[in-house]
Amino acid sequence: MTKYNPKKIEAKWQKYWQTQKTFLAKNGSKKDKRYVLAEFPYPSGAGLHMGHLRGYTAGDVTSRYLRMQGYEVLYPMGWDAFGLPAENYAIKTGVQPAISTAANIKNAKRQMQGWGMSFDWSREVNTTDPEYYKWTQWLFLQFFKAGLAYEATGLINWCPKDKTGLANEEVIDGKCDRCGTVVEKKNLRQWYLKITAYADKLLEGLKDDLPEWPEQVKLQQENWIGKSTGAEIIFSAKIPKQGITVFTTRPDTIFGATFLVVSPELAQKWIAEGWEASKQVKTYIDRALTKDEQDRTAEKKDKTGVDTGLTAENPATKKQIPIWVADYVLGNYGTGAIMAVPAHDDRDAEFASTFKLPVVEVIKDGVMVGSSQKYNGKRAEDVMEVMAKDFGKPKVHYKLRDWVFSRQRYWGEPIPIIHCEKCGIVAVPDKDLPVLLPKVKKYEPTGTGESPLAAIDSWVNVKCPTCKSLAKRETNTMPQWAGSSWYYLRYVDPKNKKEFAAKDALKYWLPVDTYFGGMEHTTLHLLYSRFWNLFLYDQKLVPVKEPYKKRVPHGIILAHDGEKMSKSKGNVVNPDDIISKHGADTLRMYEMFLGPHEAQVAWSDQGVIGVRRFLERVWLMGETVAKNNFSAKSSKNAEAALHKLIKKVTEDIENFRFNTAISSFMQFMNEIKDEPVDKKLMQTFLQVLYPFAPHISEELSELLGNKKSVQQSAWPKADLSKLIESSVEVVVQINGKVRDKFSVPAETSAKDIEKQALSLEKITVALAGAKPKRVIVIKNKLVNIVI
RNA sequence: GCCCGGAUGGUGGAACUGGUAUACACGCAGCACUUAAAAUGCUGUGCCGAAAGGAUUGUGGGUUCGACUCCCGCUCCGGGCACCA
Repeated sequence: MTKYNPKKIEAKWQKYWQTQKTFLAKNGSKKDKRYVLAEFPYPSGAGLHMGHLRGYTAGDVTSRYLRMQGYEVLYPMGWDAFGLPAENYAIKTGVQPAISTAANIKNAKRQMQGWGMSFDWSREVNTTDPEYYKWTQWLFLQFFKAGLAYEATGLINWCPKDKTGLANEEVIDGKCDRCGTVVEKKNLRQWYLKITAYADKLLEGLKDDLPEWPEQVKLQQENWIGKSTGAEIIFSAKIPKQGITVFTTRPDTIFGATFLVVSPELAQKWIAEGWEASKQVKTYIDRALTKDEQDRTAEKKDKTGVDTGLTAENPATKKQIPIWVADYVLGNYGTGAIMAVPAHDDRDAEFASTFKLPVVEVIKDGVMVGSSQKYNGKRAEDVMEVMAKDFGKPKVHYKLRDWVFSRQRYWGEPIPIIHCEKCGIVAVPDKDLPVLLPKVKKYEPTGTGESPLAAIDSWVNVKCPTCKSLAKRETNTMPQWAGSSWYYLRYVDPKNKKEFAAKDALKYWLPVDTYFGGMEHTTLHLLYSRFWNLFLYDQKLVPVKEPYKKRVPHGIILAHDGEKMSKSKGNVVNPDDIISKHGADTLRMYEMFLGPHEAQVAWSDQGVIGVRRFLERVWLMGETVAKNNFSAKSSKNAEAALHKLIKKVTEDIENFRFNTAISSFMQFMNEIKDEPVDKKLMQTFLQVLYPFAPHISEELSELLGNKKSVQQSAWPKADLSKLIESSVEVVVQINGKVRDKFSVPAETSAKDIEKQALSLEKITVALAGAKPKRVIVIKNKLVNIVI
């Protein structure tokens, strides 16, 4: 007998898979396809962590299983390598991002191979490779040509530490998603992608096209898009002459609109247009506009505002009502102005009570009152639409904002645009793509709102592709989300030089069947890539509307103390350490065993041991069976245990319940401990174990005399006839409480079961001669006696 | 504040469409092996109780022959959104 030596056998099989090209996915295969995807990582200097492993193992189990089910399976991997850490590292050390990134990729790839991931490495992509970002730039230009990429100056989120603009989605709790610094507002020229043009399509997709997505994920995207249906209503006024347009979701309350409130931003615009506001008003506006997000949040409880002295006419009551400025009205949502209905809106109520403004009730118990004859007495929800039309026009607004798509940093895809004084904004012609990211000496962000690229004259100054006169390159780069917005498309045809992917390859592989990833990307990457795909679908560049048929999110892995793993807390568990101690099969299985895939779970060093012990026992059994020369046949019990296992594991993989699959393996081992097991049964067991612990399965399968990889074999089918038991245990309850149990042949009639149950000694004693009120018998299961 | 999700032994967690609560694992205790320890194997292990027995799935109610599971109220925890009109 030899010792279970994971280090040795894992290296052996990893090499075998590589040289045998076991996991190569064929384009144009005659088989049915399955496209399994796990979010590709940012290759950081610290290496990959336990969280990465969780998603990749889930994808790996699924992929290996599906291959055995006879599918052509694509399970690819790559690198989302543009981003700030590499650049910040360059600032600190002077090492070029391209160089540190390459080193990090090498390390991450080493880790993944050590985990025994069945990726098709021939399709590896890297977002920082010019051959890749050439197409990121090309796709950007498709947005530009369709009018969906535009340049504008406006107030954007600005991270003062990273010195770059941020998209709305990247601001979490008023802080920068990357570094946690409080975000400021800055007025800057930026590139935007018009994701708002796809707000409705993104919503419709959630409703109609993604039945296999978790409700939670869909809901989160839905809330982020934030559709509100209502009306825009004009209140006529002397100042401003054009009147004031407000957006409301409750046009039915217009008779209760006793004043208007406008945002400081809008009021400032009026001043710019010639309104002579009082000193008090100007001071308030100035103060409000310089407050950062945090101040505004902090002051949320106490409403502030100031009377403009202006009035407007309520189109329903025809009364002149005052106009106030207050920062609880947002400049960037709706029209920047609201009609305040203090009787039916909490915020307006609070404002009205603070400033002693009139309150008029117009709905009582859902019925219209105090409005005009036409509406009074009717139910509010019934007149909503009519009133929207009577006083304004129906209108829809979204919380979703256009995607700020430019970053003032170095390590990203250059935006392929040229600014020409004569021709304006010109796209770089396809033949000049990619616009290569030049090497620079200094990576420091300028902080002025320009990227470090702006300092390289030789790169910035170009000829206009249209008129050939002197022009300048766009110096902003794309955000880190650009490359990942379409990477799943590139995997299907990663080496194509003529197009981002060939049509037939797209048609064969798309959509992604199962997409594993973190919950934290729901309103970032996951939303962005749906947007790109919907757009490309409209452009007839991709064959499917939605890119990901099924989304399987996983929870994060916490440290043993229940805290998030972080360097500063010193509670990080490095997968490399676990591998060198226990091997990949143990680590993989333990990660799957930790708990439900979507749940947050805490790592436990001691828990790993349980899986290691299990694999030691598998090893011992495998070796024993392999070296057993006389041919003992497996017992009936062992056969039954095996087929129960096949059934359970198959169901669990299909439903991503990996944790219960692992426990059923352990249960199986306990059940067959003292049973004779033959080679055939052992081999079938190894096939079922293979997706989870592929190395040990391959090694033992070879010991049993098999020449081919387990991956080549077909997934075993559960023989249900082996599971039928000849006798069953029946539970006897009195008033729902278990009192006794007895055994009967399966399928014994209800009458007989009842008779037997009532004659049990414990039962007759408990009944003490009393007649049962009622007896409920469930065949093959239980008897409940009601007294 | 609003919207989701959750609460089961010392710990991580099982429990199919309502039908034996605590599978599997960790930990712990005892035993075997060992000069000893580790490793391994075996046995036991939710709680109270010596036992018979009793109460028990955050909490209070309800439906039911029967509730971890369904319904209503409350408490706590996690996640998302947050003055979005």
